[in-house]
This record gives sequence, C-alpha cells and structure tokens, in this order.
Amino acid sequence: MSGRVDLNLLLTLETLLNELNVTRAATKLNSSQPAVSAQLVRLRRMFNDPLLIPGARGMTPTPRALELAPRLSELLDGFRAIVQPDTFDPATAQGSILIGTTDATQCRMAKWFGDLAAAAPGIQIGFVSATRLMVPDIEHHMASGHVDIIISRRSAFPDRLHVRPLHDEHFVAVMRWDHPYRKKQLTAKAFAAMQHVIVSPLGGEFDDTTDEILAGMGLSRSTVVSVPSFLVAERILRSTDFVSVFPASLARGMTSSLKSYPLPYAMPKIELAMAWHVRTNLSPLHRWVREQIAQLLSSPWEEAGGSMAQIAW
DNA sequence: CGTTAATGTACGAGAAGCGA
DNA sequence: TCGCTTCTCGTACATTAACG
Repeated sequence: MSGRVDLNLLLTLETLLNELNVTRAATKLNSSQPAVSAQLVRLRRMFNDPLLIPGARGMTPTPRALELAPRLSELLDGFRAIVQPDTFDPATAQGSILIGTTDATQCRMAKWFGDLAAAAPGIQIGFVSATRLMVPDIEHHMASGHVDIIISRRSAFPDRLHVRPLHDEHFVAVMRWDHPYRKKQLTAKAFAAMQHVIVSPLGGEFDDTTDEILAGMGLSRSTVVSVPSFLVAERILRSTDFVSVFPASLARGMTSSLKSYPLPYAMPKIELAMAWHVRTNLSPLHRWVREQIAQLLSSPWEEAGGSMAQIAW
C-alpha cells in the first residue's frame, strides 16, 4: 500500500461491502458503475487483496474484506463525527432503526412510541423477527444492516459487539385469572402436574430451562404447545387451564387477564442487555435511540402503577 | 480519474429432443 | 403423456477499452 490513502476509496469500499454489488454501490455513491469498478481495482491494489470476488449475482467478500468491514465502519463513523459535529436534533433527525428482540420486550417498549413520535417524528423503529437472528453469525447481520440493535440475554452476544446491560429479568408462572388452581402458593408438584405452554422465541422447542430444573427435582411436565410469541401464549392461557412461564415484567402488564405465582423452583435470572455493532457505535441517531431504550428498559419495574405489592401473588 | 460503449461471464426461463 | 436433459436466448453484472 502506498503512503497516501484516498479516503474516498475507503468510502467506496464501505459501500461495496454493504451492498456486495458494484452497480448498487455506484447508485448509492452517485457514481457510475464502471467508475466504482475502477475504484475497486485501485482498492485491490491498495490492500493487495481481491476484496470482493465477482459472482453471477453480485460479489462475495474475501476474509480480508470481512475483517476490514467493521474496522472501516468505525473509522469512517469517526470521520463523519468530526465533519458533522454534535448537531443531532431528534426533532429534525431522519432515519430508521431495526431492533431484534422478543415480543415481550416489544410490549414493554409500547408506551415509548407515543413519546418518540412527538419528540422525533422523522425516526422510524422496526422490529426484526427473531428467526432472522437464528443464524449463528449475529455479527454479520448487524454489520450488513439487517438489524441495528439486539435486546436479549447478555450471554447471547459475541465479544466483538458493544453491549450495555439493561436489567435482570425474573420469571413467574402465569395462568388465567379464574384458573381453578386457587391456592395461595404454587407448589412444584402442582406446577408440574399442569399442562404447559412454552414460549420459544426461535420456535419449535419443547424443552427449556424449566424442564431441566424439574428433572433435577424428580419431576416432569406435559407441554401441550410451543409458540414463538408471549402474546399468543397469553391468548391460549386465557381460554385454557394451561400454565406458562413469563418474564415478570411482562406478566405485570397482563394482570387483567393473567394471575402470577412465584416459580416454585429456583429459576436463574436473565441478564437482559442491548447490543450493537461498531458500524453504528458513533452514529448520533443510533446513540440517541440507544439511550432512550436504555432509560426505558433499565428498570424491570418501570410500568406505570407502582410497586411489586400490586402483583397478584 | 471520470464517462460511454463494448465485451465477457454466469444464471434462469422456456423450448426442443429423447426415452420410459 | 410425463419427466429429464440439453440448448438457446434474455438478463444482470463486472471488467476492459477508448477517450476527454
């Protein structure tokens, strides 16, 4: 590589790595496709690597290109922050943020959107299906812009992502309000004897931590249905004598239809956290949205209405 | 270092051929 | 008639050449 670096070439490389297509990259860069192709030739000379291998439909990044991508984004974001100093104003900001999380967390964020629309009318929030995050390479999905923020258990995040802890999530047993089980405390034996709804955000799982713990106690349970959504589980619970395990913070918002019991076994808490990629780390828009989310979700008991004493147990 | 035009490569859809 | 294979053609996209 020569001593002089053309920053415009790096911008082209960043766009090429995002688009994996010279024609689309050229459109985004307001340039012509042959011009971008020529820039790619110069980039290949600069890095002494093919960077992007042409295929029948678009380009495939080399390992060197994949290694460069996050570092390049961070570097260029730094330059953008210098060129466009801290002028972020939510009232005039434009942009969209894609968030991957469970519907339980989506529900907990629901009350935020009214405030968001008033304070930042140009910002759109989209939720990404959990199935899109199943692929092992979460980092790649974040690098390519398929998702900007993931809210999940902290242990799920690769080391290279930026992570901000939110709160510790506890779990409760939930059943319909007029469920025939009326004792004050739920015993492990009674819990295991009931029919269960499992919420498996990725879908299709019939065993989870609860089954492992019950097995350790010499108990087993009967799971009738596994659904990917807490809202669907709640609808099922309302019309059956089934029981399920919900995040306590979600169950608190469903007290009109469901009653909650402390779990009759020691369920480990989940450390809920928010993760993002270096690509968006320095973006003022993303930083502002992340701060809003952190404020919203940093406490497990932020729902209006008061204290734990009001919970139905 | 940009543009336009020409060229090369690969894929997909549809037609044609062929055997069971 | 059906299913499979092969061929042709259109399309999409990257690269190269020529020129300013």
